[in-house]
Amino acid sequence: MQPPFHRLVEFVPLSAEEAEMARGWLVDSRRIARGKPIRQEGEPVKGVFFLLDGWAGSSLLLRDGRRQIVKVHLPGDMLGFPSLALSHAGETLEALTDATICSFPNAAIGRMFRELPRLAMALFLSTQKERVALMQKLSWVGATSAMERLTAFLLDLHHRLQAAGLAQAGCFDFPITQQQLGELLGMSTVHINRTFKSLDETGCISRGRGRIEVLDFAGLQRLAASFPPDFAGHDAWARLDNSSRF
Amino acid sequence: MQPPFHRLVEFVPLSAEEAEMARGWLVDSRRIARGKPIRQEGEPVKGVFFLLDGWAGSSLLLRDGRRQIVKVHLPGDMLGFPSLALSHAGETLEALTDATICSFPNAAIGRMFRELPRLAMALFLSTQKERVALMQKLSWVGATSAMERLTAFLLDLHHRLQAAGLAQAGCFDFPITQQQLGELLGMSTVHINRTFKSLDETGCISRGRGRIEVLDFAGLQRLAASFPPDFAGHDAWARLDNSSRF
DNA sequence: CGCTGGGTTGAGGGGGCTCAAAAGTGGTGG
DNA sequence: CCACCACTTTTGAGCCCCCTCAACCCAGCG
Repeated sequence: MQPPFHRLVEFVPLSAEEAEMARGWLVDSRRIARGKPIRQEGEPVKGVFFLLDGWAGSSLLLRDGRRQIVKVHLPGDMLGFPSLALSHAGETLEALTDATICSFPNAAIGRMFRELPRLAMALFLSTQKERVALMQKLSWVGATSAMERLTAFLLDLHHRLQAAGLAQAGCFDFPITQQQLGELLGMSTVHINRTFKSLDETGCISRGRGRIEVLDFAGLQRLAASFPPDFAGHDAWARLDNSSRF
Repeated sequence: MQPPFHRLVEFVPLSAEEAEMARGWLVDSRRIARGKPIRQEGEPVKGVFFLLDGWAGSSLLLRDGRRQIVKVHLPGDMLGFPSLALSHAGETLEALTDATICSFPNAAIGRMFRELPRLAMALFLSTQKERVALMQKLSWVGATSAMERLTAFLLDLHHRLQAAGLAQAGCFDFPITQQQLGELLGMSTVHINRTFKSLDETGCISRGRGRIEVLDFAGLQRLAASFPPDFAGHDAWARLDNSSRF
């Protein structure tokens, strides 16, 4: 299988040497069972992770045990970058399905910045894009209703799954529980269920045993409150690479 | 006045050459009046900004006009980095008070990655820390009550103001309106007001014409739901710089 | 077949919203 | 110095979205 580099080459086309290097990272991968932690909040930060297969989630814990899932990660995503600036992880990484990851030690990041600036820049831009996505998520949770949140999430998810080649004709696996969905969107399990049911009844989507099919994209988009999120940035490197003076 | 580089040198001590370079960026600064936009959502991304003085906010707009303020920026913060991966800005930057900024064109970023990898790394880590802060904010908005959100925000704000040298003995300027606070924390103006009043009545803080004084830190912390956010990462560069093999 | 995790549904209550208006506050010009 | 204005803060009343608690159902599995 082709390793899922679509997130990495999005901004900077990889040279032969860089591609070689990137493939070298994947040598030792690790399987994680569904529900098992990859790295817990508070553990020392020894590196970051690359999700090769399966879904993962990053989450924060509150004092009283409530939990906020911050992001659902799909194959090709990098996990754990935010904690790179911390000595001990600020987020819990957890496999939402059986998953395959490989690790990427701290020192490799430093070395990349010194020796492969183009690749470092690609990674940098990729994490900035994550930040935009996170900002959008915050705006869903902070300023929209349950139905708007759910539809916005489904549209975004479909978009990302498609980019990873994991959705065909609006149809994709949906392996997370409604409880997890609640923790992700900041609502109770019960209300997730009701909202999901009522969305189902609009005819815009159809649900069935761990899969979802989008039947009416335009309808979904009308239900969501946020703009279509995409000001694509594929020319980012070109804009940043021109050698004008400081 | 010493330029506010505290956010930059947090991870990587600047060499003489780098410090020189950094000072060079500040040559042409621009004043922005309170309430005026620095860059609107959708405008072409020509660079990022460095906030020298005053408060700024970054926000997202929804279709129906609702707005989510994603972050309040203080002197020393970098603005607009998330949009660097996009051709057109995904966030609106706006002066919350009269502010002074200076600009930092795209090409300068590219050049920094090629020629000053240590500085690039410092910036990279700094933006990752922003991401952690954003994740924490999401967890406030998604999983906590109005009172918890407000107190968590005030504690975080005080922490950051202190780092910038803008708070003494728990006392600091607080120049934003309750409407803006509502858009920031995902609640209505009216409910911000009631919550603020009731917080005032606990005796933990005291408010007065654009200033706030924290009277009881322990009490505030008890009211907030999140852990003290800090796994400081000042040794980040050391962890990333050691020259072990890939 | 019983057990367990997840999905579904009902009833009731409360936190936060909307609408509306009054009471500061500061800025501006006469 | 005062009158007026726009903006902000404060307060009240009513209601609704979403939460909690509590069943019940369903499918998969040992």
